[in-house]
Amino acid sequence: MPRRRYERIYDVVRRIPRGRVATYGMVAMVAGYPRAARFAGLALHHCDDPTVPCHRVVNASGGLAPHFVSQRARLQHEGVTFAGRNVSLARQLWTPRLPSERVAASSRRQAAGRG
DNA sequence: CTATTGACGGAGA
DNA sequence: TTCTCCGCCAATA
Repeated sequence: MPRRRYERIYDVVRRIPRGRVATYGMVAMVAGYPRAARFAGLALHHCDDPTVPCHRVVNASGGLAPHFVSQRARLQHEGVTFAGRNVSLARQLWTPRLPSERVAASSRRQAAGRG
């Protein structure tokens, strides 16, 4: 039975779709810990829950985790492309849908309607 | 209880 | 451009 310690982090990581990646800082921020990228790293380091796609989390430069041997293979298996050692972040960085974005989209719709 | 340790990231020198 | 400093917070000694 996996531990339930870094649940807020793991919840966010579980939302990253196949073929996309997210950064530690991003995951931490969405999980409610802005500026705590290290915390996300710590959580994934301690992650023993197979339902958490921890291979989809990379650092801000697209670099992979130092001891996570199968990470690259798993990402490539999902269609993630690389630029040298790093993930091509600009291409496949996950863009989470935040509650505020839904509001903004709704507003834009109304604005468009009003012309 | 305190100090230290990280799969990090941005700002300043 | 490369390097250093500090914030963040759970786990561990």
